Amino acid sequence: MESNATAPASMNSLNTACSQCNLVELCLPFGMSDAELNRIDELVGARRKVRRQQNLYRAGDRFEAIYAIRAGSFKTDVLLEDGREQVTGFQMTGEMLGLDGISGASHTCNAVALEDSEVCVIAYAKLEELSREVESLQHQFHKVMSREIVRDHGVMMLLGSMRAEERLAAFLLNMSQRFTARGFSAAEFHLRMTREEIGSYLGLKLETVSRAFSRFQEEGLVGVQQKHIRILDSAALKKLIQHSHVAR
Amino acid sequence: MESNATAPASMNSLNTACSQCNLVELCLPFGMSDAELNRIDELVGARRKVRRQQNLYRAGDRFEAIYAIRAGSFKTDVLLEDGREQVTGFQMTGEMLGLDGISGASHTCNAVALEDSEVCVIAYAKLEELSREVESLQHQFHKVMSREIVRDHGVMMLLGSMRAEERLAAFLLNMSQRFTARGFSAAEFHLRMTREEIGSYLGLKLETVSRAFSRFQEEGLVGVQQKHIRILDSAALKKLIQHSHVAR
DNA sequence: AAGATTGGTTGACGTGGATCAATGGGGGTC
DNA sequence: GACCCCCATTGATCCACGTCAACCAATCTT
Repeated sequence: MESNATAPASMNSLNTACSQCNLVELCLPFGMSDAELNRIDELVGARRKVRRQQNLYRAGDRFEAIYAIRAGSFKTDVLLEDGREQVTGFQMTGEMLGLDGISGASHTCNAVALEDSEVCVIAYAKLEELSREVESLQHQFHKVMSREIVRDHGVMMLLGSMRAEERLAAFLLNMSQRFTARGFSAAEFHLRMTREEIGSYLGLKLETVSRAFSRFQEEGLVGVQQKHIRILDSAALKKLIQHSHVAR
Repeated sequence: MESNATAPASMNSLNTACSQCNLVELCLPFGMSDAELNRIDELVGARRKVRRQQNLYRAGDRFEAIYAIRAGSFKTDVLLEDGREQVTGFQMTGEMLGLDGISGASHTCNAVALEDSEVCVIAYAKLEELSREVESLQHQFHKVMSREIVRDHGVMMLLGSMRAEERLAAFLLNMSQRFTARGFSAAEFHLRMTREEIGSYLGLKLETVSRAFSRFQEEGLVGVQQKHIRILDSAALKKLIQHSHVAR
């Protein structure tokens, strides 16, 4: 499975260079000089493969590193004592995982791979050290954290004041936009998560998610075939979110 | 209104020294040497008073500074085009505002004072500069951002998988805990926000919030008199959150 | 390829919280 | 101190979504 057997260690460390990675502009968007990029190559100590359904980390695990997704996708969730799960986010290539851990000594949520995946391991101590020296890295890192806060506010808006179909529409448009940013089709994509996980994320039961999908299909807004989605009328989906008749 | 008229400028800048502020351990918790604290005094350029109902900043305002609350309290909210409001948080003394702005050029939410309040203005450029030099400040700042992310996940849990009474119980316990951290009574406090604002935060209508309060009162869990709250049985409130019969 | 397991769809019905509406109480203003 | 406006409470009714349940499709297992 791995090509490591044939590759010497030095080869491997060359592979982990951010400056050589085709995800740089997702991971560390714009504004880094070549000199800065070279410094940053020290950041990623190793890569780590995580198989589908396995945890990258769990709530309670000692916090030591954050992770950049190199391939694949993940969900993060928090669990209540009585077993209730809340999915707090879905992450795809180029996105960061583990920021929750910085606040304390350990992680506060679980990160689970939705498919066989690979992450870049960024030792947190190293990141703080380097970002004291490389201004653009510091700035970039702050932006990443802040963007996560803004994203969370959007989810609160979803959960707190939107109806089931609006939530699903917002979710689909968000996924579409993120696939686009990665060079995939905006109109056609494959969801890696189950209806139940979507439901948990959107604060709905899986049956409600399924029914909303069916209604969208009936109305010609999307084509749905299991996890394969085609956006047929994104304008209508956008409208759905904005002009809600309900004044909640 | 202001005592500025009688105080020379130097007096004023002395007042803004973090090292002299009795909120240091809330704002910049533990682990700073005196030398570090002295460097940090440069951080707060000015103070700003904000009257009840007035905005500290609005969504779309150019982002330049973050704010530490010196006195009073705030809410932050995001608005949808159709007028729907989602309160994303309530902030009290020692807590930070404006972190959402770092991700872009402008703020993404509104911050409104719930009572006459005062904030310390922290120029963001200055903060980045100083935190490159003062390691403990850098670390502290990262923790503050991460803590906000963790808090947001808690709110998602609330909104996504708890029932009305559980949400209110969680809200009350959270308020109680934060009042305690500020040296106030854990059992008796005054809410600065309306039922409608609580409802928006919790994803409920104001009537539902009011009814939940009444039910708690009937059952002897809390004493409610308008905005004045007495926690009578915090153990029961905690139980309510954990052992929910509903397996959502 | 048969069987088992997991995930998705659909229907019938129940309910928690929204909506609509009326009344009451505090706190601010003049 | 009288008025007003905002806020809170409470009741009656409605409905969006949850619950329970049956069935089907896809994928995995051997």
